Amino acid sequence: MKFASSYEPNQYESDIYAAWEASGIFNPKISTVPVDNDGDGVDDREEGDTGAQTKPAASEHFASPSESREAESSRVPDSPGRRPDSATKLSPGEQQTANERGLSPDSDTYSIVMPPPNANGNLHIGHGLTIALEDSLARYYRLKGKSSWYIPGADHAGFETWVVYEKSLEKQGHTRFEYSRDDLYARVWDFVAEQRGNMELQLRALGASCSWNDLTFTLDENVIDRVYTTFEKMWNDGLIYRGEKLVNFCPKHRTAFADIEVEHKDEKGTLWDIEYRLAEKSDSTANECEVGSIIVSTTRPETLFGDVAVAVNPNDERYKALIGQHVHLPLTDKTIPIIADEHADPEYGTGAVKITPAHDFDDFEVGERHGLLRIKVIAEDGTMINVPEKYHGLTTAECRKKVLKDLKEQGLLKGEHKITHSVAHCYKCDTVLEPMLKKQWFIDVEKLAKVAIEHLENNEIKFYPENKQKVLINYLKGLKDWNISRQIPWGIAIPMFKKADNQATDEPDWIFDRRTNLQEIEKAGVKYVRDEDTFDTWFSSSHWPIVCTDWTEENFNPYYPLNVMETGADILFAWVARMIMVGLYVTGEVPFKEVYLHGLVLDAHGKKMSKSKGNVINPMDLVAKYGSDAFRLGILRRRSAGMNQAFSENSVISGRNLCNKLWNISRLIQNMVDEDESQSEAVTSEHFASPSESQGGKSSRVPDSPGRRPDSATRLSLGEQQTASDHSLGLTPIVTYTTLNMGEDWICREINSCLEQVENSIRDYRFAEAVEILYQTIWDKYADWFLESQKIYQNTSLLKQTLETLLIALHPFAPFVTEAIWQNLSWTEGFIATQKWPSRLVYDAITAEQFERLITVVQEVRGTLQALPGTNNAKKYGLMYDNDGLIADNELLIKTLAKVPAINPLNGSPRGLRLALANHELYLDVPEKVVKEYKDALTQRILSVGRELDALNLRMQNPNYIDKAPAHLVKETQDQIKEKESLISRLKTQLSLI
RNA sequence: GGAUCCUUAGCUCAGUUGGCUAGAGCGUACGAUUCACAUUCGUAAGGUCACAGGUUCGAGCCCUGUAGGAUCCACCA
Repeated sequence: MKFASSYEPNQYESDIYAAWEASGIFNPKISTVPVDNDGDGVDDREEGDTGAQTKPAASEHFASPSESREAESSRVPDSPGRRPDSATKLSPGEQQTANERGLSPDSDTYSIVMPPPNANGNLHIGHGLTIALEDSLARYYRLKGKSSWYIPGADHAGFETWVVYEKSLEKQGHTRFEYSRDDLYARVWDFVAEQRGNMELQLRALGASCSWNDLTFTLDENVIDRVYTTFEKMWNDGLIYRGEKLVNFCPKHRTAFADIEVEHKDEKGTLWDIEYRLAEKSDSTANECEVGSIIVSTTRPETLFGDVAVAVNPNDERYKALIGQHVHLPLTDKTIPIIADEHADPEYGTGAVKITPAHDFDDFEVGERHGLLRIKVIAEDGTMINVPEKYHGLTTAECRKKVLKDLKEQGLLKGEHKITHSVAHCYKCDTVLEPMLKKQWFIDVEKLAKVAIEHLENNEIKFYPENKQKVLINYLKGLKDWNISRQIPWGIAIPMFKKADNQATDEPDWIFDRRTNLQEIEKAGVKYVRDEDTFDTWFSSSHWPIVCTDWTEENFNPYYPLNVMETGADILFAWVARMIMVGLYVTGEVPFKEVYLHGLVLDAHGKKMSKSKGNVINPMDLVAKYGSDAFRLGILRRRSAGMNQAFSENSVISGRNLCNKLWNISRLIQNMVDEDESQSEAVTSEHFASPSESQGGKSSRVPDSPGRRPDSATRLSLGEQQTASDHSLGLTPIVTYTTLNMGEDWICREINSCLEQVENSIRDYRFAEAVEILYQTIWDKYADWFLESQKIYQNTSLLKQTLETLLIALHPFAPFVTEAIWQNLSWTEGFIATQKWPSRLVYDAITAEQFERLITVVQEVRGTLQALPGTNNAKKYGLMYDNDGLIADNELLIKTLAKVPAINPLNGSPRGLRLALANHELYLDVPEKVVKEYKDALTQRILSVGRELDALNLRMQNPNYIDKAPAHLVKETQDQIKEKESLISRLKTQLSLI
């Protein structure tokens, strides 16, 4: 037997993934550029070109830097977007053409890009969620017949990787300062190449159906090219400027950050009061302010050497007279002015604040307003400069101690207050960031943000969750200029060159040039030296949809804009905002039509996962333990867009159980099919369903045999556009039913409803709901009722068709187990991954409804039996019915499902316990003694139904309800009242019998 | 200081423009056991939908306020 008694994911997953990958089914079926094979000037894709393959093979991505740089020139002549190795990767027979799959460009494409995981890292739980979400979409739309393109990526992760590399350098006793920038770049490249690969294997283990040949590495030549092109355009458009501004600077990593990368933390600190003595006696007319000094409040006494003024609020009566006077800067021989500025808050500290424009963001702005000097007193290594000899070279911490001590000795330290304030930290090493005056490249974001806001307000991008649209617009409205310079060697070099010193020419100081492989270039006889800095990785990442889809200026690209951008809600600003700005700037179009943001995956108690807490869950451990599908199902359940939500192993276990259930369902059906076939062969020589015919409509070919519905052959699927509701709108059912097989119509109805809900849920990105409805349909409906009923009367053709339908519907979420089953079933063909999304099934609505009633009867029998005193004997009781065709016709079914020993017509007057709920004349053959003991339960029930009835009557007594509520609801209420009334009367009759 | 979100069963969460008796999984209790599955089957208990008002024929859902929690942005000399 092919099916073992339980599903063991480890036995199947890697083989299945390898088979998928080898067959090329994850490649898109429509090319990104027009293909003109026969030279007639017409796009030939519809004529049967293979049309895939737009990128270099994955192995090319990690050519050494020198190789790839040399290769650059030879790459230019290639036609844009189309790589030279196209079509050679595939053997012709394997690839279905666009035409064969009935595709037309653009509307039949589906594109989604992977937020690139760190190339040399491991996947964490967030990646697990990302892949589960994205791959479900990619697979669903593939089944829906779209040319689905899930584009994988790998991130050079500039700063992250750099930190790891620098640590390893330190371990070997080296520092970055021993090497040139280009050396370091090459070294990190090798380091990454060595470490690389894990991440991609893990993506495969998670089942990501991405097109591996199209993997984009963030340092690929086409990425760098595109980034340079954008930068050049921005430079020419005047959007790039070099400015000396304060930036957040990590003294340990010696690099600047963008505002968004800074981590603010509330910390306890000290606010010191320091006396600055007036330089000259104040004018005698201002007697009231006849003070000899002004006391400033500061948390950073060591920066006082950089002070250029003391500011007070212009409305602060205490200091009004001092404005314009000068004070001695303590510990120096300088004097500085007292100025008036709104920045000084009279309520805070002493109301007087020292102004240090080179080391504080607010002070920088005050300095701008008043035209003050910027005196830099802290160097990039975090030591003091431009200070009196005794402080020179000290670290900021040492200097602070010494300054405080000296101030105290001079009697200038007037107070100390403990305060809480927020301090900027490096998000990687936690070092306190130093505001540092640096010359950097900035992007003037105003215009970019404005365009982005316009398109957002025009609702060109749909957000899930919705509110993020507003949040993003709000952010863009207050966006400050973007510092894109980083002092990290591992990244894309900034293509700007500075005129070498001592060259008095009219040439501009800075020029743009792509030749960043050179340290020095010459242009018009002038020497230029390359800027050592690299781009902020978010600047290159903001091109992601453009570079992944191979968008070009020249050709229409059916994959751009992307259908959806799926990523973490935490990088809405850092990434999504920037992709929109850059996308619009480069292509004129928004880069994606929809954005789905997922929240953080928290631990089982709703706490953030962190190494220090030790509550980190590794997705690969769960995959190894329970299987990839179990992990995916588990992480998708009970999760909605944008929310940080808890996750626990339990939900994965639940997913594993579903996989096993489905496996055993398939095992049972395969057994039934095998049995049926061996019987059939005895009766007829016809052999049904040759493999090539088996796709679609295979239910029609099963020969009749005793016990099977004679009409099974007519149960064909409807066309895709027809739904159950069309059916109820007057489509005549093809099938005439017999009550023996009512479960069949019922399950068809339930599956149709399931399909519809899954489709709607995926359309609205309600993944958890899609999984939930599948779970319930497969388990609670298909297995518990339909399959149980099929143990009595089998319709193998319907069993096959319904099983296939459910397998395909679950496939986007649980790709491996569904494929494993598909491969094991005797009658299926091809990969489930490339099947067609199932059509609706035809059923008879009346029969389906009758089966629903049978379920109610069975449930009531079971419930009543359990509630009876002495339950251990309960199974002995039989069931009696009076004058009831439904029960009579389904005796065997009810007997089996309800586990009662016998079902008989009631002879003579009613006796035993009457069942009330199902509105059938049904009696449990219970001795009078037991019935009496049950009396209390019955009384309770009458009371509770009575309460429900009262509530309904109250509603009907309200004339406003009848006037204003929709008619169908009023009628519904009336029907319910009737129903409750009759139920109560039945219950009362029952009670009176006792 | 600004913004956004959350508060529903013991736990974790659903609940789509307001409309049947507010649902699920896990957990709990009780029961089942010849065969597709103990990764099983059946039955049940468990909710003042944070609180207070308002709108409405009707509110978990809409509005106002309060309390508690989370996240982000800005600021904190």
